[in-house]
Amino acid sequence: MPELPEVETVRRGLAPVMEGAIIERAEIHRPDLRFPFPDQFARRLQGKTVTALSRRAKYLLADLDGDREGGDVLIMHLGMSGSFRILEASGEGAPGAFHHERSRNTAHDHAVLHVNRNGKQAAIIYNDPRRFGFMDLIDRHRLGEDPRFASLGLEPTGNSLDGAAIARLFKGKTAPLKAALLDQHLIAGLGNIYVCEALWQAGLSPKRLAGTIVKSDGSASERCERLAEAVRDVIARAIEAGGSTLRDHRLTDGSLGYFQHSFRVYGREGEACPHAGCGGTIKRIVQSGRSTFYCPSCQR
DNA sequence: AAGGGAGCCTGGCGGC
DNA sequence: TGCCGCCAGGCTCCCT
Repeated sequence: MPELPEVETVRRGLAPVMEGAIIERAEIHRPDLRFPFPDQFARRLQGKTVTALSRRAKYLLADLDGDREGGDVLIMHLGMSGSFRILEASGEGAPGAFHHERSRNTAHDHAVLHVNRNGKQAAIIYNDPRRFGFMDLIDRHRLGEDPRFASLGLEPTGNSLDGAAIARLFKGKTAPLKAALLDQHLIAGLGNIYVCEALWQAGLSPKRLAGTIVKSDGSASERCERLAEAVRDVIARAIEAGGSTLRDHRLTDGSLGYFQHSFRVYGREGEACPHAGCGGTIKRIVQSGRSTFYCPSCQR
């Protein structure tokens, strides 16, 4: 599923059952996803308490308590098709008795965390057909030096992403705006959909070279301001909507996000540009191997 | 050294 | 109906 808004939605869904919960048992059904599960994965999780569940870019981070100061962090990435669902133990019956799941594809359930929070049991199940996702376990103190996180760019949430930041990041860049916005080392968390949407909202062509929206003295142009504003707005609205649901991906409680109904260009090749009075037609092109949807008439 | 393309996987869809 | 090619929300590696 997952760009930043979807991952944030997953985090919010998992937090109530995970934060403060003890992991009574963990199981994996295969040795690897995109990468091998770390050594002793299940054993290292067993008995640990999740002290906090946070997100950085498209990564979910579960802080675990530990014998030594700090403890480990469970890193989870959903790749292209990863999802979590929560099975809560039924009130009646023996402890650990779970509601029967309606028919559903469990063939790609690759990892399960059996948790207990204040006496309430739940199973947190990770499903990932394409297995582009992964999990890892590292010492919390080493998170900052970890290559996956050390070079990660700005979060597009909050106020840090403004015109000046865009100008600083894009100055001199000869990659197209589409590629620059997808680059996790510059801004972290955007993916194919939200980049298309933000560029449309900002009225900027995905093909325009990133450096060309920066003033020659390196300061922010009006285009930088517009882009920063559009990115923040699209991401904020998508989070509010519970992310986007494509295909049959579900949120942790089985419900659907609904931001996909707000797509203005993504997946809308051949349709009229929704900008009032534009009159253009949405076009699909391929940039660095990925689909780009945009309006050639109002995105310049 | 930055930027482009291939590759990693499975599943769903449209076309023939 | 069946098969085939194409496409998919990410990221890393390798090549230029």
